[in-house]
Amino acid sequence: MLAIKTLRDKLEQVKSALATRQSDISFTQWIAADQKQRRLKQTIETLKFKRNRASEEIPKRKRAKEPLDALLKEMKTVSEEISRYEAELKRIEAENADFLLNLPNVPHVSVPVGKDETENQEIRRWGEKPVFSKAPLSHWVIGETLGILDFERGAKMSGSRFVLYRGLGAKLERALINFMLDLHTTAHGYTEILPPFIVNRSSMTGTGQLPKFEDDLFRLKDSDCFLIPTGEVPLTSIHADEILAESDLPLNYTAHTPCFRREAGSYGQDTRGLIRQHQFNKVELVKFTSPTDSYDHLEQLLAHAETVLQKLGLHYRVVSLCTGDLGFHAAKTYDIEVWVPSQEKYREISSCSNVEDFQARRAKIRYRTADGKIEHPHTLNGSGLAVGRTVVALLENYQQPDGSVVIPEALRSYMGGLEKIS
RNA sequence: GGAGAGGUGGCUGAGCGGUCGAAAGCGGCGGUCUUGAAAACCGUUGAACUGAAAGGUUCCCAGGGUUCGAAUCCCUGCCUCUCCGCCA
Repeated sequence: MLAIKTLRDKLEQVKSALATRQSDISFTQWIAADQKQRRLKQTIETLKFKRNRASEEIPKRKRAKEPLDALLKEMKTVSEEISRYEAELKRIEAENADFLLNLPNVPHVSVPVGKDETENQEIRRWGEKPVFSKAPLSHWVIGETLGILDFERGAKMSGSRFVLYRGLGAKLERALINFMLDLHTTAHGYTEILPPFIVNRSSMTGTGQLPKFEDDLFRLKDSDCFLIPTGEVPLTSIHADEILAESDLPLNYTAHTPCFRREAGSYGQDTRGLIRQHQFNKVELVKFTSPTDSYDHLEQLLAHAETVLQKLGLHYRVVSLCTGDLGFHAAKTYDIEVWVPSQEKYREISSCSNVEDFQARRAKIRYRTADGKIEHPHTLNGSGLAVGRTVVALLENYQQPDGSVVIPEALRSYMGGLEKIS
C-alpha cells in the first residue's frame, strides 16, 4: 500500500512510475472521492465537537437542576445527523481503501524499464552448463525411471499438478530442506521459524496477496482462512500490528513451508513434471530492515540464495526484473534462474524482492527510531530456494549416461553418505 | 463436541452510563543520590487522522444496537483461557 500523503502530494510522479508497470489505473475518481472523504470527516468532527461539549454541559446542569430538555432535543438531532454522515463516510472510506489496496508498489529507480520478461536484465552468470554425451532426459523421466517420483499416483489421489515422492526421492527433498535451513541459520544468521501453513484474511491482506489475488489461493471452506502460497506470508506477518525497536533491526527469518497455489490461468504451462505444482516445498528468507539500508540487504539476501546453488554446483544466472514483469508488491526483484538441461532454458528457482514499506504499511509493522519517531521498516523476501525446482535441477544436471544421478558433495552428509541414486 | 470464564495502554491489572485516554504496579526513559552500580526518591512514558500552530476527532478485541452521552448496558462475530469428551 502506498502512503495516502504520497498520493496526494506527488500524484504525477506515482502515476508515471506505475505506468512503467503497464498498469492503466485512473486516479480521477479517487481524487474526487478522497476530497469528499476529507470534507465529510471535517463536518462530522465539527458535529462531534458540539456533542462532546454538550456531554460536559448536561451533567453540570443536571446537578444544578437547570432545565435541559431543549439541549437534549437538539443533541438528538445532532446525533442523528452524525450517524447519517457517518454511514456515507463509511461507504466512501471502504471504496478508497479498496482502491489503495489494489494499487501496486512503485518500482525502485534502479529497476530496468520494460514491458515484459523479454526486457529483464541479466546481471550475472555463475558456473557452466553441463555437457552431455546424448540428449539429456527430463527430470520426470529420470524420476519415474528411478522410482523416486510418482506423478500418476499423485494425480490419482489429488489431481493434476500433485506428485508423490518415494524412497530416495522423498529423502532427497528432505535432505535439501535440511541443507538449506542449516546453511541459512548457521552461516547466514537467520532465525528458523516453523509457522502455521494456514493463515487468516488479515495476514493475506497485510502481505499483499489479497484482495487482488484471491483466485490464486486455496481457501478453507468454512473459516475465511487460506493455505499459504509462500512462507513469506506467515514470516512477514510475524510482526504485524507491532512497534519494534530500531535496535531490533535487521530481523532475519527463515522457514521451510509447503506452498499451495491454485495456478489458475496457467493451464497448459509446465503440465508435466515438478516445475508447476499445486503444492511444493520452499525454504523462505525474510528480512525486516531499516529503510536506509534495505537495498544492501537485498543484495545480501540474493547472495544467500545464490550460495545454495553454488554449494550444489548448479549453473544459474541472476536477472533483474524489469518494471513490466515486477510482482504486485515488489519495488525491486532479482530472479535466480537455474539451468534446466532438458529444456535448454533457465528457469526461476528463487525470487528475491525488496518490498520497501508496502507490506509494512498494510500490516501495520512499525519501529520506533532512536529519537522516538514511528516509522515503517522495509520488508524483503526471497526463496532460498524452491525445493521442488532444486530437485528438477539436480536430477537433470547430475544425470549420468547409465541413468543414475550423482548427489553433489555438499548434500551427501544429508543423504547418509550416498553418492548417487541409481 | 459439551460446560464455564474472559478480552482495557510495552506487561500485570482497576474501572459507578457523564468530570475516563482511562487508577495502581511493573517495565522503559530522564534526573537526584553514589567513586561506580544497586536500592531509594522525583519526574516522564500509547497510537491514528487532521491542523502552520494552538487545538480538534478517533481508538478500552471487531461489527451492530440502546442513549443527549458507552470501556461501562444489549446483540452478533472473532480470539484466548479453564474443565469434560475426543484425538496426533
